[in-house]
Amino acid sequence: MNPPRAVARKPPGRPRSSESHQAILDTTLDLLAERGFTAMSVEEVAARSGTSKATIYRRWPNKLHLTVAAFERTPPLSDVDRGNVGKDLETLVNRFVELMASTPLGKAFPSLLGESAHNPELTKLIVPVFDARREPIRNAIRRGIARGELSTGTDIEFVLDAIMGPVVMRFMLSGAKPGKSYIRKAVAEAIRYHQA
Amino acid sequence: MNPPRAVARKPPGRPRSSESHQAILDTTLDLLAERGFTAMSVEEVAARSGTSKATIYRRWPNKLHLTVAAFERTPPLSDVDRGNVGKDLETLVNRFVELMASTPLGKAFPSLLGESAHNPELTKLIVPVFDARREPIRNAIRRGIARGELSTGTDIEFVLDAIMGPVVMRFMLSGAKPGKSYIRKAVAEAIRYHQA
Amino acid sequence: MNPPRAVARKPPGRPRSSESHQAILDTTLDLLAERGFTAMSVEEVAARSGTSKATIYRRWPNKLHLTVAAFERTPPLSDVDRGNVGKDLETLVNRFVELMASTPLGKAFPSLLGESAHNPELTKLIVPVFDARREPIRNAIRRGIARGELSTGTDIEFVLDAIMGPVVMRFMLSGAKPGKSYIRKAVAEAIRYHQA
Amino acid sequence: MNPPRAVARKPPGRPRSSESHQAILDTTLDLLAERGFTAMSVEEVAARSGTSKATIYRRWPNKLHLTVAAFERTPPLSDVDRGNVGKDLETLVNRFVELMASTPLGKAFPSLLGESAHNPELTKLIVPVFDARREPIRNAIRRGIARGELSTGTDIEFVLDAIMGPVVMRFMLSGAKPGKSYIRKAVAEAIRYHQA
DNA sequence: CAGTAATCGAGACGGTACGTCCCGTCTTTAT
DNA sequence: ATAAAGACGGGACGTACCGTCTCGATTACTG
Repeated sequence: MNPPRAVARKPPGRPRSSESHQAILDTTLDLLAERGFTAMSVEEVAARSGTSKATIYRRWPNKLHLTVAAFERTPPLSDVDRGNVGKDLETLVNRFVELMASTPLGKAFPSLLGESAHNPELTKLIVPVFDARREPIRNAIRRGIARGELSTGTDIEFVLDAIMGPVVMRFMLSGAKPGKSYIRKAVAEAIRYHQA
Repeated sequence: MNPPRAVARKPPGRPRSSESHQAILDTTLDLLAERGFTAMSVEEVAARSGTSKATIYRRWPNKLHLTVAAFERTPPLSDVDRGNVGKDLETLVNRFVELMASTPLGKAFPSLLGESAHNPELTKLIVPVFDARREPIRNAIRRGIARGELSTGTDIEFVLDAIMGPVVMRFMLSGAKPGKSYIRKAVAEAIRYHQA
Repeated sequence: MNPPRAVARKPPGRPRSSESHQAILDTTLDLLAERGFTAMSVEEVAARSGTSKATIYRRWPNKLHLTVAAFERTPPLSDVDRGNVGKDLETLVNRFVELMASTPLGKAFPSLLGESAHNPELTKLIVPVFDARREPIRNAIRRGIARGELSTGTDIEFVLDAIMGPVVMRFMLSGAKPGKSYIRKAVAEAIRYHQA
Repeated sequence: MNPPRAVARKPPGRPRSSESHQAILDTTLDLLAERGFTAMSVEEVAARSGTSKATIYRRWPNKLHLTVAAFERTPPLSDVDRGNVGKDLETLVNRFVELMASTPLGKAFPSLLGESAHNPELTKLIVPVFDARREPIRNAIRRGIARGELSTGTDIEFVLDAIMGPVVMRFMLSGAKPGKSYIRKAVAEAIRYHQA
């Protein structure tokens, strides 16, 4: 009749402050966008968030992990389903681009990607985070197949790359968000061949 | 009575050593690939190239410019023309990917791209360098149009993005070079719609 | 109708653990001797004594007071009276030196003295503690005067300094205990002039 | 006809700045006296001396060595020879005490002595420095023997201890300089037994 | 014998200094 | 004038403690 023994009991000691936690991550994301990974300093994160270096380093082993954790908090895309693959994808990609341009994500992502080229550990951390952000687009493609708009044999990952590759590349190289017509074209091109 | 003014007069004093120049850039590229922009230090470049910091800073104003200068030395693609757009593009992209994987370019490029997100000055420096490396691909598309393999209205830049976007993105996210079949698919997809 | 006011009423709540108290002070003295005041950490005292920082700071306001409290627990000299000033003093000083060499006192004392040079508060705390440890020597001198071995006008404090000064100084500078012959000489010299 | 090859040629590179060197040591000694070893910070030394932490740590491996180096710069006693051991010693000890009280030496010395109790390496560094400061007193004793004021068999080191022990001990325990009459007594007592 | 209250251990908190490393500049002698 | 060598001021890194605080759990006494 005892309640099922919880898998993880509350650990002893003073619990970590979630206010500090939030403040640190928010500040990190802001500074990351403002200055980039290299120019951002953990010292400034501590000062600006009203916490301390000790509190930061208790949670994350170094600047890189802190940055990834902050990056994870960037808002995700929500699913869009208006019954038409093309329209849905276009809307999603526009929103994604908007997100990149208007939140720290746009500047933080290239910074992290650059670091990850020499740091397999970081790659492992960052890829799932980025991948999760593309999930709603993947879903839209899946629904397109389910509805019969796209052929059954459609390679979902490839279509995803065909849409996101050009868009992200252009964003990263120019620093500016690709226009709506560019996005429309990218989506159209990517799905045209697979349309039933 | 003076000799006719030369277009470029030889400056007085000891001339700059071109051996040092080469050694510095080679070492920079190696270290950039080994460690990435952030972890690479100018001090180590000087030590490993057998030169000195003063010699480096006399030539380039800072670490960033040094890095870009080194990056510029990565070998370019040479044109490929076997009379078939698809084959040519496939060959070129395979060579490009091979270059990324086997030279420092593959690791240096994401590093620089990451820095450039917060540094417009770097963006201006790096974009033409990267763009030049895609020129042979652009040429192949142009020849395809000239030969009538692709329609006259083909948007060259867009086709370029459609091919390179997925390939580069995949390379940067995974760190591994995309397979030949992936490249074949990417090229096929990018040009299919424009084929006459 | 209240019960007669007790001199010290027992306070409510859980009483302080005297085991912890002892363990903390013992550990402090050990660590003080092992590492010195600066290198010793309250955190380690807590860990090694099986208590916690809160328990320590509830009893002593800071590291300095804790240290002094621990220092106070060093064993005192006991009086020696065999009827001969010279013999008594020699015995006492030998025991004192033995105490310095074999207990944490020898290493803790210089540490505290060093801190006290810049901390008048600590000086006030530490001087009586050290002074108390010299009391049996003072007593032996007093008895010498009472017995007529030393002249009536003997300046007790000065004789004390004349014996202890060289011995302690030598101990502190060398880190090793002065030999028995050195001590014999110091005692002889200090009292010779005052002998009746 | 070449000049004899110097044992140590001038090393390559920019020579270390002696201005910085001086400024660092002066500032260290000031801060050491003001705050003591523990409370003094290398960061503040750098700031106040107008130099940088790097410049300090290039010269000394850590705070302790820096402190000892600063300590070495305390002014030495100069010899005093007016033809009378007693008078000479009295003058010297008075000057020594004056030096302790009016320069950082008085507060720096206990601090270092305290640290050295747990640090044999520091002991080795500090003992010769302190010993050198007692050399003029040793000289005065030697001259007293030479002049026949003190007996030939006088143990110089012991007389030195008998004078300095009480004086230094009293200074360190009280923090105040011993009075002139105390010094006169200490000197008289120390040499009386050895007077010819 | 339940309620109250101060203790306990654990460990997080903001803060400060440590010693290290690198940046971009400067100063020296040698070519 | 350039080269190698290496010191310079500046500033961030990640670590270690200080003295304070906040938890849940314990241990007495009080009503």
